[in-house]
Amino acid sequence: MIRDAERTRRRLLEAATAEFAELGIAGARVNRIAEVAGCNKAMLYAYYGSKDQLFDAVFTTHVGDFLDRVRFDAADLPGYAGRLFDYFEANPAAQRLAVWYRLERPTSSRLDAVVEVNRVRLDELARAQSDGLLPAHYTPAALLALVQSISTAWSSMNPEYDLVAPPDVERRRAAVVDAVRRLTA
Amino acid sequence: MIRDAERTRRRLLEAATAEFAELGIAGARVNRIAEVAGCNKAMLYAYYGSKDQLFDAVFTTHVGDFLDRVRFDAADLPGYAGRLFDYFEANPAAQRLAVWYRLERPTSSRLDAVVEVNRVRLDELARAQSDGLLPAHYTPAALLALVQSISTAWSSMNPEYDLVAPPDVERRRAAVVDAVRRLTA
DNA sequence: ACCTTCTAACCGACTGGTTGGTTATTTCCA
DNA sequence: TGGAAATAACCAACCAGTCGGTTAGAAGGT
Repeated sequence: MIRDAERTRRRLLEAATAEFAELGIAGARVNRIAEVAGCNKAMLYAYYGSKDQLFDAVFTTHVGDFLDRVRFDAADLPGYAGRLFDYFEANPAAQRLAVWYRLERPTSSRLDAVVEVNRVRLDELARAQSDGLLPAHYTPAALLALVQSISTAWSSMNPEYDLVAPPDVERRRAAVVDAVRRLTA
Repeated sequence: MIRDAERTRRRLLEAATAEFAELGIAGARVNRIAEVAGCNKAMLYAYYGSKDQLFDAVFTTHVGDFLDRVRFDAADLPGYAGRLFDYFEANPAAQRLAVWYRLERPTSSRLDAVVEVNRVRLDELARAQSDGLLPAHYTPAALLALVQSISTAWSSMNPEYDLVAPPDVERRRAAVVDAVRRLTA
């Protein structure tokens, strides 16, 4: 096997993504991550420092990927909701990572990038409202929370839900887009 | 200290609720639970069998409490959304437990009580629709998911959100109720 | 083309401490 | 006095993290 530091780094990150998405920080096992990545555990510590820092590397990578791929448009919130729905439908691991992050890293220093994105989006929503592109019966903060939660409505349902209401992705997507359209009509 | 099996059981359940709500199943420590409950770890195993079974006891207890306290009304979904919002605002631990359950117990046997409640509510929504008490542009399954996610919109936001949009409980509650009203108008 | 030197990449084996879970024994009340 | 309640002490397995040492392969001189 030829030596390739970048490849080893990447394989560790991929293995860690799968492990953390499935089991969270407390449930993840560094031995398993190294084993799946096909390298020694010591490399994990050489490249990422600690289990927690490895999680942070995984998470910030996925935040970046999310911001690159899902365009925000304050003037077309139903469209944004649809893209959000599609992204999490295609990347269930990304959503699980976000939830683990919320549950298991409450006191950690917040990600400046996320704070900044929130701020920019609230500004865009306020501008769209004053430009008349968006009704003003909700505050920008409320709009952001509502759109985000509606877009992820089904993936945050209890696991028993699917037994009673079998999944129908297209119908769900339509309901999400339509709900946001009604709220911004 | 007088001996009281029921009291010990209860204190263990209370300590376990706090521990599991904060740290999840994998992060919880049985030693700490026993210590906080003020009793020996062996009592935990005598009464609840294992760490996982203790979590199940905690969770089913909270599901029962939730169903007792938050009345469902298919003909008044905005009212239900308000009560849901209030409940989780007053019991943040309950919501965290529900999220841990979803993340950490994916393959476990589903709770029959929850499956049954889902079924009953979908039936009630369908009946309210055919009785003309509720518009029919969303399926009962969509309504359930939308109302549930809107009611918990703020508590499922990323932790960075509050830095940019400082909490205002009354305003948030009003937005939740209003959003559900708009969707069911 | 060949040998030497140097370094980053890599690994097996280990450690101190912690984990969920058990058992032998004692304490207390009906 | 018998049985339930409670405990201290214990255990094997596992955990995150470390360390001394090995090796592939690039660099550089001749």
